[in-house]
Amino acid sequence: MDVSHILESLNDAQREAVTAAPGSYLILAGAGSGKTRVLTHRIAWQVQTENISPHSILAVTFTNKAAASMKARIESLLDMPLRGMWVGTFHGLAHRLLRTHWQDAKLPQNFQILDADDQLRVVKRVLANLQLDEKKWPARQAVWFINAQKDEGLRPQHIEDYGDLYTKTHLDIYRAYEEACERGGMVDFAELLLRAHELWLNNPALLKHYQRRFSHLLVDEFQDTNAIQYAWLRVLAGDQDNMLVVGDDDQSIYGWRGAKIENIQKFSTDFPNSRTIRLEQNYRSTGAILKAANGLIDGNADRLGKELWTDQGDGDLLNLYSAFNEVDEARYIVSRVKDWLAQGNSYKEAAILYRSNAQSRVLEEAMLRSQIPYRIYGGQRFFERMEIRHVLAYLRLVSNRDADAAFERVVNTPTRGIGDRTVNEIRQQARANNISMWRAAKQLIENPNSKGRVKNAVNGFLELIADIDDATTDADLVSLCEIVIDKSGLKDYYEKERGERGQARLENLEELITAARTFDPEEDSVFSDEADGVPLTILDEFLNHAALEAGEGQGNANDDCVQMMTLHSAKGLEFPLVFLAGMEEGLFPHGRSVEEPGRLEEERRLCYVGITRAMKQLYLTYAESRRINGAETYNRVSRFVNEIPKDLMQEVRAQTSVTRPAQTSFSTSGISSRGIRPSAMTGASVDGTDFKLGQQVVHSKFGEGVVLNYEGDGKQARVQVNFGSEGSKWLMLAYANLQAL
DNA sequence: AAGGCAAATGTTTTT
DNA sequence: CATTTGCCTT
Repeated sequence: MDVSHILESLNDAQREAVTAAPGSYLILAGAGSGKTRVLTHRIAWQVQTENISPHSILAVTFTNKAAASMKARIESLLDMPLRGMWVGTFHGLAHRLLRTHWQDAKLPQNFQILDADDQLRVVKRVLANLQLDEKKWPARQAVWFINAQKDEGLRPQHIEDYGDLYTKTHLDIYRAYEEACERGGMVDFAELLLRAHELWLNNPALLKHYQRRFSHLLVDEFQDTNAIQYAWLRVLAGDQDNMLVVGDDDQSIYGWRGAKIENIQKFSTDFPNSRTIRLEQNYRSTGAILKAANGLIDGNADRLGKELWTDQGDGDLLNLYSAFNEVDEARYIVSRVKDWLAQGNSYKEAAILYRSNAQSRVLEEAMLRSQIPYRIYGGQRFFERMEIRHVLAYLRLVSNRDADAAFERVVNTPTRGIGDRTVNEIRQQARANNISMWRAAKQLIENPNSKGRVKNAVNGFLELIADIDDATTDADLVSLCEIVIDKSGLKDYYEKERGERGQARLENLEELITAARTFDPEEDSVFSDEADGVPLTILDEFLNHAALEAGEGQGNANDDCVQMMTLHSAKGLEFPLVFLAGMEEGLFPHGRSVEEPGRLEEERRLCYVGITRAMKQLYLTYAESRRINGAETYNRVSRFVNEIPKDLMQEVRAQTSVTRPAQTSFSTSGISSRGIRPSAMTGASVDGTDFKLGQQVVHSKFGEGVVLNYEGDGKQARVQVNFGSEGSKWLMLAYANLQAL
């Protein structure tokens, strides 16, 4: 068989990694160095030339998207469908294991997955049961505690409270939460991983089986693994020395949610026979962009070490724009996007990246005003929308009457006269008798003592669910969804909610039917092989799918629009033209991250990720004054800007500005520092204000200073003031609230 | 049960 | 500022 196409177009390091003999490897893959290529080509190589059975390969990724694209790429390389190969996310694979070995995992066969929102609800209920004041013990904090413990592989019995009330209380919550999950057959995301890990440890024979089977382990984005994920992998690998991990310590940006950069740092010690291969040639960015990235990341300690290079030449310099405020920043970005388009490029090649979502609004307004098509990534996912969750809860109840979380969600949605009081009563009944709320509700209507009205309402609900179930006995998934949406009354309910909101919800309900129509259980199926147990109904598979795969944000990904997203969500993407907006101290690095060195380094890596998204042109922008949460703030330029070698960057000015009067003659192009006005101008007054050049002023934050220069007039007027120790700053008069001395 | 109002809160996000 | 939450009223 001709396998040359697998090695073609690989560079030396990539080829080395692809063809390396079986064993353990750490592939340190810099941004844009072809890491996914290496993974997919290696798998194809092993299958085609080394006669490795796809059956013996397990490849893990972090997101569903990455898993899907890896699958697709391998299939196209091998030119055949993947059979028997396990390619998926940590959670997806863990789920598969637990479904297959539910008995060994001590789970009910029909266990259900709790997503983040479900989990929060359960914890809230637990808090109420424990009679803890949610003011003192916020549910979110408790969720965070529980997940953090599970991510570390810790059960309540492993944790010592040392008499600390915080730990002690959260331990109580953790225990009660575990019981609640146990009772309801519910498994949260972290639990999937922890259970799968314990499944290994408690079932040596089973572990042995999988160890024998998976002689080739591959892990993507290794720097993002948390403690339990790495532990799971290590147990599976055993002493086989068969794990190839790909990652980049410089792109570890999820430490705040449990990812352990230490995993990649320790890998070589944990696998002493492993070899490290560095992929440093970059095929994405210009030399200038790479040098900037290298220069910046050099400021971090304890790096494994890596220096990106390209043979493509330096390209354009990076651009730095200092805006008066966030509006000016947005306006500037718009002007550059327009230029970009005028040069014959497309919108979708441009991306605006920012540290926090709140920044997107001003940018969005500017795009809107200029009629530039844009798409903002992030925000609510499809399966997380309220109306969708409601429908799913009905579906869940149809599938399993004892699903209490679903019961609570829709028992009175749309409202049908079952108020808090009644629900409380049902809940208490359920707990007292250790039965599900469904059964408690049944008991309640059978109880001659309960009030007629309540009885009627509750009975109505129970019958509704039973009716839906009857009506859908032989129905397929699509009609099942349609019937639920219709019969539940949700459709009418949202039809009555006029305005855009209700309209959007109705559209989402339609979208759900489409999702059901296109749902392919084969893709998700837990039982493609290793069948061991009764296959799930398509409805249950669909519900699991909804929990594990939250759904793409919006569907119009193919349209030609400017891409706007946070730096975090930009990881893994690339764009010819990139703007990093809001390069200010306090914003980026974020104010909450600057005290701890470790967190600051993560911010720096985030900046590194941002820079390395750019292929051709990179603009860094910052605003000297910015409205944050309603209050005007004056931030200095981000330290990260200063950590980029000066010779790679030019300071730029807007070329034209329609909104500013022509007499504010500032330099019209290219490199320019802020020109100081000719001395003959000294003493001239700033148009339409009381300030003069050379005048002494006081600023609430920076103290006393002298007006050096000005631009614009009226509302747009801004002045340069030298504050001595604070340095000189450009301030918008309209915002700065300067006092003349 | 819905609507109104004050208070709190405000990084990053996948599964 | 502006959104969300909870609490209160009707």
